[in-house]
Amino acid sequence: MPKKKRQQQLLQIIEDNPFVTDRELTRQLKVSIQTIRLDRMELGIPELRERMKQMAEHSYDQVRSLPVDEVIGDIVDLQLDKSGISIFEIREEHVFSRNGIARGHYVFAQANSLAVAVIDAEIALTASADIRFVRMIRLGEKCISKAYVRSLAGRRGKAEVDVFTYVGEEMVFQGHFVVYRSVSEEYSEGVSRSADRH
Amino acid sequence: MPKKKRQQQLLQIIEDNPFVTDRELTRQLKVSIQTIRLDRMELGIPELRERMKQMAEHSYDQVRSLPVDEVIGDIVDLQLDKSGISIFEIREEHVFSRNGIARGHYVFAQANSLAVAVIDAEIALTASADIRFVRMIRLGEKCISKAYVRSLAGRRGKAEVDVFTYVGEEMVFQGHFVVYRSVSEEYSEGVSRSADRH
DNA sequence: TACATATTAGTACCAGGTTCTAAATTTTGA
DNA sequence: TCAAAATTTAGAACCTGGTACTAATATGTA
Repeated sequence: MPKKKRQQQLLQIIEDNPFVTDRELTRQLKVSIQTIRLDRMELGIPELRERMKQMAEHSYDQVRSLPVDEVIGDIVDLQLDKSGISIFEIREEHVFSRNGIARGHYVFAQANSLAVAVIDAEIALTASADIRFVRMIRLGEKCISKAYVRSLAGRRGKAEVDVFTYVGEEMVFQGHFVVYRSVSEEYSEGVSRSADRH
Repeated sequence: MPKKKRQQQLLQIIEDNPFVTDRELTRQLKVSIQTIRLDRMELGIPELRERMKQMAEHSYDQVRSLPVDEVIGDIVDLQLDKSGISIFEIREEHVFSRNGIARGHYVFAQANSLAVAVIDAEIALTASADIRFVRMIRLGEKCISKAYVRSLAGRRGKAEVDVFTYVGEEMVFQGHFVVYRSVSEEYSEGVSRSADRH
């Protein structure tokens, strides 16, 4: 078997089982352990322990950053009860591996998070939404959402927010959200239960 | 410092930094490395490498189950172009840690996934949706979504699907979805681009 | 004081490597 | 066809972050 092909196989084996030792690789590829190690060197694949360490650190980072993740997208501009802008880049974890197209609920989540953030209230909850996926969004595209508060019914009650999401000049998503604003006391009662807290 | 207190501290240190070595622990706790190791023994804390391995395996399991996760919820019944039922249990990772209430986009995703799955077509894409969060959903609740196909415009074009999500007898979410059904050729053209692939 | 508990020290050993030198084998180019 | 180059294999020394075990030395405490 040529060197290139072996290295491709090695890459594949490690990809679908990163917990494999060099010793196990020698058995699968029928070459010496030194060859395995030279191959790993050339391919820039770290040793088993380093791979596990990186995975552990990665997952630890994710766990740590989860609370931050409660709002999808970075809010870069916010004028309470008026408008807001958030940026969200479509990464690997947001797309279908099959075709690299963004999962709808991430696009929805960015808009939803922004619609709620823009409302100046102790508690804001999405009550309903009317949304449209104008075109599909691909891996790596940077989504810029702009929210505009259209109406406010007093200090409590319904607020209406329109959100438009763009990739460059192109609009890719639009949504009309009805958001309840309330103070904590109302929280366990009728009205504010009809909602989705953010 | 008494032994018990030291062991409590050791537990704490490792909890908020699982990547600490025994050597680093000796510096922080001012005892010999043997004492650290005896303490770890008594507390049942594995060595650094074992801790990292466990974290890596845990996160890998999660990554592995991601493709399955492309459809949110388990589809338990499906009559193509007619109706479908899916079950989705709200777990830790689906709620806001702050208050244990399900994030809206998971609830949306279950309904969306089902609405698309119920359509008998090579490619089905959500074009738009009109949704309502009837009441908030809490950690541990089991969401049962029922989808009904309301109209079908020929073998291609729009289909309308209504989805109702229940927790027990209570309706918690409802949505009206417009889904495009198409074959691959149309995929890169006008109509089918206005959508969100599932 | 004697006994128990806790702590420290030290040695041998392990997995799963890296790093380095060197030999053997295979491939390739002229 | 034959030598140079590339590839593969072998082996020894060393590394980290430990475990396992024995033994000596505090430190209480009854």
